[in-house]
Amino acid sequence: MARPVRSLPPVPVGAPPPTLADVAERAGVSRQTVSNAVNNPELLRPDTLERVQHAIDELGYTPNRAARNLRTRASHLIGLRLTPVQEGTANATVDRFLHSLVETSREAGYHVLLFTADGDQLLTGYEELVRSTAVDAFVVTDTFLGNPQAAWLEAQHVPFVAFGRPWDSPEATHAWVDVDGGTGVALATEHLVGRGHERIAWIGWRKDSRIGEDRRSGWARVMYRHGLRTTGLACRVEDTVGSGREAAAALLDAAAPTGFVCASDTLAIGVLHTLSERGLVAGRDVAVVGFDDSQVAQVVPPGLTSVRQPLEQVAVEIVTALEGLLDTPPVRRPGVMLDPTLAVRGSS
Amino acid sequence: MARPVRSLPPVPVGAPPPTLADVAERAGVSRQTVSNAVNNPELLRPDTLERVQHAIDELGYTPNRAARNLRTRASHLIGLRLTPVQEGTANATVDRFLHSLVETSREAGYHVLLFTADGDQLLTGYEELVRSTAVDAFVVTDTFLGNPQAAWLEAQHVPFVAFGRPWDSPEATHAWVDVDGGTGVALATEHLVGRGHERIAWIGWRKDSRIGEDRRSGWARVMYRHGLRTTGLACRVEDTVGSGREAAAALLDAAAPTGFVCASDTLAIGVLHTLSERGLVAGRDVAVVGFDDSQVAQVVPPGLTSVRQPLEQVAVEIVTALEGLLDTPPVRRPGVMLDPTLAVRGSS
DNA sequence: TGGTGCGATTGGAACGTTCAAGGGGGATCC
DNA sequence: GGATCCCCCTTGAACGTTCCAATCGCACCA
Repeated sequence: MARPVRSLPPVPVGAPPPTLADVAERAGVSRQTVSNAVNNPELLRPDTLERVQHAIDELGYTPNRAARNLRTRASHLIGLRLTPVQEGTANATVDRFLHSLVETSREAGYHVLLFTADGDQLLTGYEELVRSTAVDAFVVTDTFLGNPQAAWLEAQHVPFVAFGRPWDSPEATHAWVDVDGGTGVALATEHLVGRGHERIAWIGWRKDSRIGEDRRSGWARVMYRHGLRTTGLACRVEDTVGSGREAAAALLDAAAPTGFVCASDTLAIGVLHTLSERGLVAGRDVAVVGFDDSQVAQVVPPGLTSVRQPLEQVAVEIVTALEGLLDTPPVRRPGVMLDPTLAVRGSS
Repeated sequence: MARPVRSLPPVPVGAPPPTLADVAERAGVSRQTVSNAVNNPELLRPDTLERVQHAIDELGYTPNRAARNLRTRASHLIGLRLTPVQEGTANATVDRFLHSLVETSREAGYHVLLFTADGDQLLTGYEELVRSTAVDAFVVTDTFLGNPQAAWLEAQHVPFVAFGRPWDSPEATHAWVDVDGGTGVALATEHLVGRGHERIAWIGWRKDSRIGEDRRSGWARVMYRHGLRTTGLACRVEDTVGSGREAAAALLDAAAPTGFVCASDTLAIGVLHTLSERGLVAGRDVAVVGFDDSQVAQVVPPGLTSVRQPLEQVAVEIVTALEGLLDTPPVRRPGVMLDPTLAVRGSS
């Protein structure tokens, strides 16, 4: 049963808020007993506990975080670096992930602190926060760059969990959670094969993107399994709408694919552009599948089929790993891999 | 000149981080002098300052936030409640605003703390954070509901700045920043008039939405100014893609408008759906303008013209107001109203 | 009756910082 | 030469909590 909403606090305006000592005096016990009532109620005799609880409610007492943080050397905050916004793309994972993370963190007794840091200041930004005990740990999201931060944080013994596996350093031992993009794309490709498509093209990212290559492997695997041709049906470009548009045009001219599987919704939108330019209708003449299930995919006519990452579950796993990390002694968890799903819409 | 990236901290793993006292001893001064070196350098003699700075750099000292917060009764954190995600809409202001806010706050020495709270727990969520000195102030974003929170926070003397004017309580004296939606829509309508359109339809929100009615007034004003008919050209619906689609279909049948101005990108996308269903081409046969300049507007073919809120500037104004509020004595600012711009794309 | 053990509670100290007040020393003035 | 001032720096205390060791009260047992 949830505690009812606390009645109006009896604290007069401007007066200092009540402290442990105030509650202790009112309840006729010591400071420490009040502290125990809040943090380890099972240590108190039931009648004492009730007396203290009563005093707490009467005074409207709330523990002072700063004092608690100072004494316990913890902030109960999780740091998350906000990566720069990219306008003109369809990337929408941040928003959904952020909500899930904040929600899950709250249930674990943590809040999320946002910060920004770029270029030279990148690592300094992390360092400053952890050194000043502003945060207990970090969630690192942009591991696709070859995670220099992850390696550095690990070397500095800064607690963190990565969203994204350590692509370039299989020897890394830090905690991470990731989504199996290859499986997601395989799901998408199977979906198109199931609809009778045989010439299915892949539009992905540059070859040095590990994530891009991983997703591509899902397409290649399924094509191979069904004995379908892949040569001339794949290309790798920048992650922009324009690149997707051009790639689609080139592929249509060269190989006349009837379906496109893309490494991102941004690229898939590019394909839609080309289709509408040529008077082709997505979902009727040509099938298109994107990746990330962004808002764009959800609303663009006729609806873009897209691979959806289980971000809510990712957040749960990340927070679980964080809790383990911050336990004493720390509980190290291996990496966690989750499977995406396919959101089917009109474009296929 | 930016300080160079600090060299590897000399703190051995597991050792407690250096404190003011450590720095003081090394520099041969007192604790307070080190504190002054950090917070009020102008109080020190130049040579002393340099000596202390040197010791700080050598030890890799970073002030402990918890201790500072405890002593100064401030957290240097700004609380922001994350409003629930709405899937299937094109609302994208949160993301852009969040980035701007975090960035601007950082420059002012603040970090942003995210939290969630719903229903019964809504006010309790705010209260708990401020009572426990977890945050110094709040940014309140969802004032469109008739801001019960704003009134409550003001009554509680909790420092906050609202993004959104106090629609229902003109007597409110709290700080706020808002964007003039009516002017934005007027801009959009003028744009269509300038392109020769005469039958311009409005698709807005339900009449009880103050924001919706404000935006609508911009359309009505411009239509009236140019002596254009408005009867039969307006409708009010829910903010969903489906509603926009149906509204557009009904309006096309009844009044054959050649242009649509919408209260949101979500509704405008709905219009695009109807157009493509009827074989009409947006931007050629019918012009469409949305509101919010979301990612969707930016990438959907052929590009959706949209009213763009100056969120970066909003963040700056909000942080400025917050700084004033947290000054001693507090500096109260009146409300600030900003003008949006129009991002013109292929749909018009 | 006095020792033992155990659960419940207490009091002092500490976390690292800043505030408020005080002190040393040189320059200036009478 | 001493009073006065000001600049620069130091000292002790305080912020509100939790850790740690100690104490109290009580039941149990010899």
